[in-house]
Amino acid sequence: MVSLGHLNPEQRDAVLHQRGPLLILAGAGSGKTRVIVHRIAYLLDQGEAPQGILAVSFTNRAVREMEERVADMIKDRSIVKKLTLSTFHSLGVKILRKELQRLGYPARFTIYDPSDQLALVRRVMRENRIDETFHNAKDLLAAISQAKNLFLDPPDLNHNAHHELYNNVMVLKKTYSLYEDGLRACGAVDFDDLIRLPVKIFRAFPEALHTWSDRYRQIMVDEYQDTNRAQLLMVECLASVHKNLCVVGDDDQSIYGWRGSDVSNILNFGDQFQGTRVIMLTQNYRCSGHILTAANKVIAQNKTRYDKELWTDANPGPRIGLAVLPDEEQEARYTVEHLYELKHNEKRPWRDFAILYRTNAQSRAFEDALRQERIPYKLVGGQTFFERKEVKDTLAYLKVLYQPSDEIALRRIINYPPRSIGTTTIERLSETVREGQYNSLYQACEHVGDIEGLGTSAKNAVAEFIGQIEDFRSRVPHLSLSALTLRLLEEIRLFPYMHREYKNPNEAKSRIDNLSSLINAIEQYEKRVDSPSLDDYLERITLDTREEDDERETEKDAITLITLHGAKGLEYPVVYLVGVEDGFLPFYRQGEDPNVEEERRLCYVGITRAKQRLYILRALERRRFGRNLEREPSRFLKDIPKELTFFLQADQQRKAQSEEERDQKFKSFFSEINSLFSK
DNA sequence: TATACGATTATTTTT
DNA sequence: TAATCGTATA
Repeated sequence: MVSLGHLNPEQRDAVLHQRGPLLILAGAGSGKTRVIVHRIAYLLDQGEAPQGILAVSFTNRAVREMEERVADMIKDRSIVKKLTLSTFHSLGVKILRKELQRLGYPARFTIYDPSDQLALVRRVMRENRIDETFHNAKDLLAAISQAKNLFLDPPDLNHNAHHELYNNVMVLKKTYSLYEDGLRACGAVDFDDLIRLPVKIFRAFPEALHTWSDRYRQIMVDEYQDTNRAQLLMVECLASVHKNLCVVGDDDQSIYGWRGSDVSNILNFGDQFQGTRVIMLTQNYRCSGHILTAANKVIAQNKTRYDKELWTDANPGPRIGLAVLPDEEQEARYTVEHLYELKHNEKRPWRDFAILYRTNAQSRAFEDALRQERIPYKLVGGQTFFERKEVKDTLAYLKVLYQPSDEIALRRIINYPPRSIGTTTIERLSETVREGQYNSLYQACEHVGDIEGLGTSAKNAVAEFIGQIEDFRSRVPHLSLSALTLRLLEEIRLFPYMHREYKNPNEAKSRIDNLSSLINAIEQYEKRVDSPSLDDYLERITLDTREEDDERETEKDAITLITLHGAKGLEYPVVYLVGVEDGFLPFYRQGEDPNVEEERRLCYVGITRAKQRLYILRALERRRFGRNLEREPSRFLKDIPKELTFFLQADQQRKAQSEEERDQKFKSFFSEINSLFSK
């Protein structure tokens, strides 16, 4: 039996709610995961079948946490395994693996990450004479992504309604539809499709809709404030039979507006789902009093929000420390010094500390300072392992083995390492595809002998390449994934080429090291998973960037460097909020208006990550593109009442004093010892 | 076709 | 500043 004794009355109400739509407004640190987990356990207690329970969140991390905590409560592993606890995107994959063929896609599909997407946009633009000097591929891709999130197809776009997406709607329409054709031809879907295509299938095929929506009798959605239109539609579809939809979120923590998430989903939930019950969780169990008060004061300035205020019966705790440093380097050094001292004074492990910033670029100065002091840190986000060139190249080979029609991957490797297949050859081959002679670039390569206008040496090079790939394709079923990858790298002689390619031998070495880590990671994956396979692995690494290369890394005691966005849902005893300057927080660039309310929510998220101690730092000057920029304090700082804060730098002087005192004590201690010995 | 160098341009946040 | 891109040259 699940015990509900240690839940507060609101939490208990939320857990006990059984049928119909439920909106849980869960403030920061109000125990929302706890409610979800208890609710799952309670539903199981009430006899709900585990297969009928679906809980969706945004990040893999949140899903893992849910899994672990559910597993702690429900001892029976076989039951836990039958639950569907998933991110939106992996749920999308799960649906598409079963249903995508209905839309005329091949049975196999790969998932394009943003860099693959951009490569594809660039290619279709080039092939269709859309001038890249007038139309920026990144902007177009962003607009396409927004359109997909809004569940709009190319024909739905019109100048009047969708001008904000992109200034030239005709060009957007054209590029979007070419991009779609391109994806289809490659046998690929992008991240946004993982949400959008299931909805399209549900709308076009009622029997598919029925299968999936009948399956999930109880649905829970975490971080509902971050859902976009397509996600709302997906949830609506899945809940359409049983209508037991429980969403949990906090409008004050909606920070993904730029990615199409729509706060009105949570603000209007009650209107969209008839008979909604609303429960507010306002008791905060995370932050000490001063920190929570500061957070409340900051967020209260926002106009569009549910009026609510978090409270706590925790002690006020220490006040919030403020510091102003001359530049980013000193900001970093000061932070590290302060942190080091605090660790020793309070005997804290490194993992108690986190440094939070607005942009990934800011991490650099802190990394340098931490490395200098040999303090272990872990950098969350930024360029991940799997985004590194050499890793992407290797994975592109694997992708081609799995899905030869993946033209983006094929183009990436067809002449890497160089094997005398130049642009002219590739363009000639690709022309035959556009003329309709072949279905894919790979197929054209296979028939290279029949193609006119190519020299014999080019033909031989292509034929030899195809021979190699086909050879490996035939070996896929017989070799383990890691062995296959290793053999492949040897066969194409990548390492010797890299030694030549990178003049700096250290760079070559570190890149080759990365590839050996990749092999390691694959081996670990093979050990960890029940039935490892090429397609499953490719799916995991695109969907879960935290599929670590070395698991021991994640276990070690280290401080965390993380963006404010990345930190949502996390908490740390000691938080340093750095770069709290206008331009970073709120973020804006010259000539652009900041989205002040969303940026304020981000600031709120930052403050509420801190459990015991919070420090807010800023610099007066910052180097940007090689020139110095004067920085003003964040406008959000003035909303934090003075009496909750103190200046750290006064502390610095005291510290100098106390060091002197310590020196004195040490000396007298020493002389005592000496005198003992001399006796 | 490969390479090397100068020019150019980008820095928000992420599944 | 640093990384990426495009062009010139061998």
